[in-house]
Amino acid sequence: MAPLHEHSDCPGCAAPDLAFATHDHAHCAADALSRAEVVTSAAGARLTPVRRRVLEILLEEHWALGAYDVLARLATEGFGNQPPVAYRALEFLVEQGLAHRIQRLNAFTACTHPGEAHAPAFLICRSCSAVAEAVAGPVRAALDEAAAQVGFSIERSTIEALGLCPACREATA
Amino acid sequence: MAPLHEHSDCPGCAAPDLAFATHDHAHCAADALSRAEVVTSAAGARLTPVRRRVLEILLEEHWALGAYDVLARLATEGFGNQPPVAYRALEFLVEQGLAHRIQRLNAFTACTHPGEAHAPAFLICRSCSAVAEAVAGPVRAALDEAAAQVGFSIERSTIEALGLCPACREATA
DNA sequence: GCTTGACCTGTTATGATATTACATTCATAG
DNA sequence: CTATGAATGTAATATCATAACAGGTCAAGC
Ligand SMILES: [Zn+2]
Ligand SMILES: [Zn+2]
Ligand SMILES: [Zn+2]
Ligand SMILES: [Zn+2]
Repeated sequence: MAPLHEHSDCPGCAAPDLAFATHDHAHCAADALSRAEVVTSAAGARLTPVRRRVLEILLEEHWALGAYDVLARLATEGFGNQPPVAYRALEFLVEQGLAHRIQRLNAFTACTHPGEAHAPAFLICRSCSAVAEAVAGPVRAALDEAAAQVGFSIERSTIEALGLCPACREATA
Repeated sequence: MAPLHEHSDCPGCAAPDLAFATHDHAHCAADALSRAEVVTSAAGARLTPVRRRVLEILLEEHWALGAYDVLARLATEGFGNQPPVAYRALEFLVEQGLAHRIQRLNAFTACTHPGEAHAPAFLICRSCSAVAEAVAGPVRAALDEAAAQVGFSIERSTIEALGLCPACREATA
């Protein structure tokens, strides 16, 4: 399947540090949403109103939202106001690879490059709360190697780093 | 400072896959406890009865215990039975590097090589629940490299993998 | 030996996160 | 249409974590 548009046309769109760089975020979010349509229909899944709305909410900013934050937004918009409403939609998005759970924050963030297979690593700024998906290939390879040495087979991995993003680092210095 | 004993004398004592291998666990636990005494006194901290007991409880098995599991044990032994009792002791042990928090499990596990500086990676068996500390140097290096590429400075990292340990993998096959 | 102050422990109360169970609605295939 | 499975809504509850304060322990300094 062809990409939805030429990424060479939108510098930064596929950059690994997208969340930390100034960029055309309206485009970034719209693109993620279109990709989500493709991904879900290709999987025979349904991007229903709640699910779509939750994804839109996550896509508003490059940071992570707690399930109850999402729920509060949904509730004011006429959707259900009980926890399972948010948790179920979030679980769906995670399963489809459209969102990720950040374990350290007990929160969720929209995937910045859905549709592309990836075992992500996250960089979390403790100052501005931005969350970026880093290039995780080499990290994951090193982890696989360490696991293989002791005969352990990895099925899922959690790789998260807390620290300062370039902008906040600059501001602090 | 000299090590408490010669590790060359106890094969497996410092092995990275300690938790997945059959080993002299009584020795393993006793060793960790002695090291804990050294580490805390060197830091000018006090390994009080509750703290020591919590560490002993964590050292009983190579898996992770929730704060409330630890609390239940403490309560039957005459210590306080309210959550802060367990959380405070666990927090102390984590600060001293004597225990680690496993984010995926909301649980805690005793450190298998306290006193040695290390940014750990954990291998968690989804079948038998064993938790091992893997050799994390190369993984951490790859993560640092990925972060550096986008100007992010890492302060703390969480590296955890879920999968099957050698024994459970064998059993399943 | 007393006082003082830092640290540790215990307890109450509450907050934050997550799931189970069941009723209802909706989309779609036959 | 109607049967079927998927999705949603809701109530109730389970699980994980912290704030705030009171009392106790202990060692340094007078
Ligand atoms: Zn963006
Ligand atoms: Zn920042
Ligand atoms: Zn052991
Ligand atoms: Zn196992």
